[in-house]
Amino acid sequence: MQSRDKFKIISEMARRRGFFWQSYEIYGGVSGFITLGPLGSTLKRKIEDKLRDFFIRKLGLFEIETSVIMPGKVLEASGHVKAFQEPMVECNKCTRKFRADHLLLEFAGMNETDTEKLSLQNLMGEINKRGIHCPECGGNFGEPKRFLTMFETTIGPYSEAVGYGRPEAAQGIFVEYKRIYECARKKLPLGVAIIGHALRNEISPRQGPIRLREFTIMDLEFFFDPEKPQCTMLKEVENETLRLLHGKMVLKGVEEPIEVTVKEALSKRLIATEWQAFFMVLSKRFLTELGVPENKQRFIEKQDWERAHYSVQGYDQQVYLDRWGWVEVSGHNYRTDYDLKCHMESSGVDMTAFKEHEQPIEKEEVTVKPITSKIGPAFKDDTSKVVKLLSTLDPRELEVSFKKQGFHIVESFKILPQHVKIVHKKVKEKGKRFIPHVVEPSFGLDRLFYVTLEYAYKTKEGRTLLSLPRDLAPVEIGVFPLMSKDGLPEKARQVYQLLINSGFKVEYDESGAIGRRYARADEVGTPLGVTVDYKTLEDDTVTIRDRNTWRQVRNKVHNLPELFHAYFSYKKEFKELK
RNA sequence: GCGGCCGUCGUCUAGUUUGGUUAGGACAUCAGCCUGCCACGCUGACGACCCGGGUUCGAAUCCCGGCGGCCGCACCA
Repeated sequence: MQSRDKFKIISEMARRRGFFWQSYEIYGGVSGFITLGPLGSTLKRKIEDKLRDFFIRKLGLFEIETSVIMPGKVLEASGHVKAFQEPMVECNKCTRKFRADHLLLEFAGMNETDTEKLSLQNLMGEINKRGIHCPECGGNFGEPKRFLTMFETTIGPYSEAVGYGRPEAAQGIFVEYKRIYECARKKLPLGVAIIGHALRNEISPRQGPIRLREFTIMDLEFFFDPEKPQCTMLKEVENETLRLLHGKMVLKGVEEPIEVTVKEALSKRLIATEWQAFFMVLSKRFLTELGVPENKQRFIEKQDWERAHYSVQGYDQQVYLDRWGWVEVSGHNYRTDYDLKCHMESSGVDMTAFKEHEQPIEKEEVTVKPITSKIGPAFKDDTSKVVKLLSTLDPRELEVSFKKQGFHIVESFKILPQHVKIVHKKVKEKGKRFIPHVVEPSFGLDRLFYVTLEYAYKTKEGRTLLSLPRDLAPVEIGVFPLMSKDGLPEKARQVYQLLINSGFKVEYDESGAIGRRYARADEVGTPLGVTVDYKTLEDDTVTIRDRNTWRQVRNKVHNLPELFHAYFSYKKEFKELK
């Protein structure tokens, strides 16, 4: 490990210039929490807005906002309460900790379905029974304990009602699905996103913005009809390539991803659903726009045992980082109908969708109607029981029995044809109900934020330069008087005000020499510098300086607002500003 | 959470071995001078021993605890 890698250099710069730092520093700091400074909060917000634009606005999807605290029920239903706690045992001799269930898997040849069913006490019992000792030192284990990695609280001060900090935003969408579906006028496919904080009480978060206990994510749940899984926008992406490491490659230890078109990936079933492939392409494009070259990105498939409890196929989008190598920035999971089904079962609320058949299907419906005036006298006290039994019978079976033997026996009762009326009715089935399936792209905003900084970090002639994409730069324009005398500062302040009034984020700086001010601006990634010099006083022109190339062009002050708007929306390049 | 190493101005660091002046430097920041386009120069200012306890006449330095960092183990759904 190098002593001064990019993470360290960027962290130092970030602290100094106000991008991010560890929270609660005055109390010694708490790991797993960071504070975004003045520049950082703006940069992150801009990344967030770009994500919004890319995945929500342009696709016509919905965004909602839900609370961070969730009642226990929700996360019990979703399976998180179970999945987010691990049974641990500690070796009495060497104090090393192990997953109790993993020990049984590894040393006792049990399988996962067996270990999942075991309570803490049973786990202990199994470990003792099978004579498992500490694999490191051979010592005995103490009592197993549960480690819950969700933040737990009670809702209401005197209440017993357990609540958890949400470990993902997604559940907010599933629990509100019914109403959103109505807002969408019951149309599928339907995409819903949440951008917000999530909490995970990580055992040992150590990597700055890469692993936090409180972090920002975007969960996008895309609901579709599993019988109509075709992506309506596939044409737009099908010839684009993805760098994939699919499951079999990973198992073989292959490091170099294959490059396949979306079309191929789908036809070879490397990606399970079209929509998932579509979102993967979008994610690749998005990271490219944040400044990460394609060869520093890849998608790696998760193995069965690595996937979250709700996922049947998952790819992680990874970006190569200087310090940690490949790091996940987004996850793409096929959650099927898992979540809606869980919440339907647990809440009892129907969240199925209805779809019409293209042609109504004609069906003959057979029902049994008990004739109580006949059943009553025949069965006396058992009448109500018989009526009940009749309602559970298959009418067709009853009919066959009558035809064959003239009666039907249920339990000990002999039903005769005169006891019931069998009605045949032709009904048109107009459609059917189903639970939508879900593909989910999920982004870690804090990681995107760090990745953007790391890929923007450059040095030029021994100076630091953040080549942030211009639409993400927290400060857009620096305004400088060449000298802080001779009326130049006054004129520069007028230019500053003009640009501020035109809606730009501008910084005025007259401290130190001009070169130093350029250097300061470069270090925080300010794309453009406007310098007021002696010529400005004569003809009202200023120089405009490009952060990346340090080139300059000249233009009239009154042209600046329009030119800059065009520049920041990528309609003009720097050269065209003259 | 465990083990090893570590924690000094905003940043990077000297000093800790062997307790003893006003804790030194560089960069950055601010003020002034200088300066006609890329961290110029000069003068000055501001600014630190992670927190708590202990040992001692005296602790940045030694001891204990806490917090935090790095590396390894485990965890990362």
